[in-house]
Amino acid sequence: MNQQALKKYDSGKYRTPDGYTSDIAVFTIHSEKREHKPPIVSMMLMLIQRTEITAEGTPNIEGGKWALPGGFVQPDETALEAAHRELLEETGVRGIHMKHYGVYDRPGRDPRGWILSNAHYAIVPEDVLKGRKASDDAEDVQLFRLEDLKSIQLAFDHEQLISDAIREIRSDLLQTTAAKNFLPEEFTYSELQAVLLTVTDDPAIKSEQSFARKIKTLPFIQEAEGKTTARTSKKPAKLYRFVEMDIIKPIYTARY
Amino acid sequence: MNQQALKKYDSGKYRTPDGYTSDIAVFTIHSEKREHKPPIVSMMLMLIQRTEITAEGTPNIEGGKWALPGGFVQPDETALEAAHRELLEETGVRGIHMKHYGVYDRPGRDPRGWILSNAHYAIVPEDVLKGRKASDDAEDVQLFRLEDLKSIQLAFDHEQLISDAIREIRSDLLQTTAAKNFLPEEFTYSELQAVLLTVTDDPAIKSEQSFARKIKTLPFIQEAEGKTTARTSKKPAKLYRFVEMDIIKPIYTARY
DNA sequence: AAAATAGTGTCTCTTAGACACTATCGG
DNA sequence: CCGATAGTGTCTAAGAGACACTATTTT
Repeated sequence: MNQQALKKYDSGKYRTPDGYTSDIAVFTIHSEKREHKPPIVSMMLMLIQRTEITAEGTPNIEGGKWALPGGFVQPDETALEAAHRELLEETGVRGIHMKHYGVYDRPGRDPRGWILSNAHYAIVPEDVLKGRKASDDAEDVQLFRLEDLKSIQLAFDHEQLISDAIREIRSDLLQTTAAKNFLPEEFTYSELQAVLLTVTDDPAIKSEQSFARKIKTLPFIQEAEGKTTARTSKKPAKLYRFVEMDIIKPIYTARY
Repeated sequence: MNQQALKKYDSGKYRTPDGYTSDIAVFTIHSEKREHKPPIVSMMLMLIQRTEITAEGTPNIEGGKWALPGGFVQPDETALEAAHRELLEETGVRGIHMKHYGVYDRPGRDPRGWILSNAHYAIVPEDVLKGRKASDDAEDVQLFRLEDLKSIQLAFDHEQLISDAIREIRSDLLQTTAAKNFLPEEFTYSELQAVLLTVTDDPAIKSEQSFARKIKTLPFIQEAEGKTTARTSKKPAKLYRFVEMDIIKPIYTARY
């Protein structure tokens, strides 16, 4: 009976979109080491510069402008799968944290027609971006400090996508255990603290001593018993791990 | 130059989706009054039952099963706008809280083809659903208590959409000021408490005295000076209002 | 010894949350 | 005056966050 219904379904009854795409905001944390000073830690976003000319030799849409990497979703995959595939194609990176954060479908957002975009953000440790390469459609691939994004020309509505991505990652870093994706499996309290300080200046997180104490009481962080590292200081430091759990901290019970 | 690029763009280069739809999980809170006892307050979800036969007299896809209201997005609107329009068409409700929470695009999720769905949830006060009516495609419209959803036949992948919606609204009620959409402009602490208790059993929220005290210290809630109501009890109770602001409460600084 | 990060001792102030109590009003 | 909801008084234990201090290692 569903079979009959199926035959009768007329897909021409409604206009259909001209394209279904996935875009990806790839974030990484860059740590700039300095002699005799603490490193400068900042969050960076990867962008690609669109070529002026396509592979076929014709002028490219929004050529020369910077954009989030992305591309068309294929009928046999989800937008999230497409995002993973495209990130792999664009940068050679696989198996990293990826999260959908928005749909962009405002009529007229893309001059090529009715084109829908699913926006994702990805978090990659800094070193995996070392081996990145420009692809066919990209003139150049580059990391930008978030503060520097204001001064560059962005394609389509990517200014909007990027500002939404930044808001989303900020909130996720502070309200979920997403920070683990910026860190090695086992990390010191100061490494976690450095990640969080890229998105907040909360005094409780800023104070070394408070944070060193607090980390031991958090139910979603576990001490790696007996293990230490000296990679962040001369004195060996304890290592911690994230424990998988989801956390809802009601705003109605917290302190202000 | 972008003009030339535009002409050259071949939209047939990629396969395009067969449909772009919006679905809406409409939640309301039902308060069942009882003689000499506190009311039973529970969260309800509105579903429609799909007709067995379409308007054209042919068997309907997934006929007889229950589903979220929704429909096709038109090229001149966003999915969010479509969700508002469809809710208005289905139920006569307008201007209410609506939030996108997910994209459903798994290949094969809809037997009619490559059909994408944007899922939204909406929050409506109970009384506006009074005037609801079944539309062309719907046999019946009904509110279900969340616990009762397990026992009914759901169309397409709506079981997934619904369980995601419940998780999303639960988290939003506790971590944002979304609860205001279930309440009148000005409300008593016990009314807010009743809403929150539909999604949590946190002792700090459950205890009347704790909650009555806590509400006065929350920066996003303001006392309506001098105003009281007797609608919830014999003794007149103070009224409160939500103040617009966005709140990020880091999990790293909270108490456990 | 100096420099740098890791981490603890201890104090003060605030808050959570429990328990007992009072307040207001309708029936 | 009973019952129901609203709201306060008061206590205790726990935590936040600040400051001063100690610990471990490299140069």
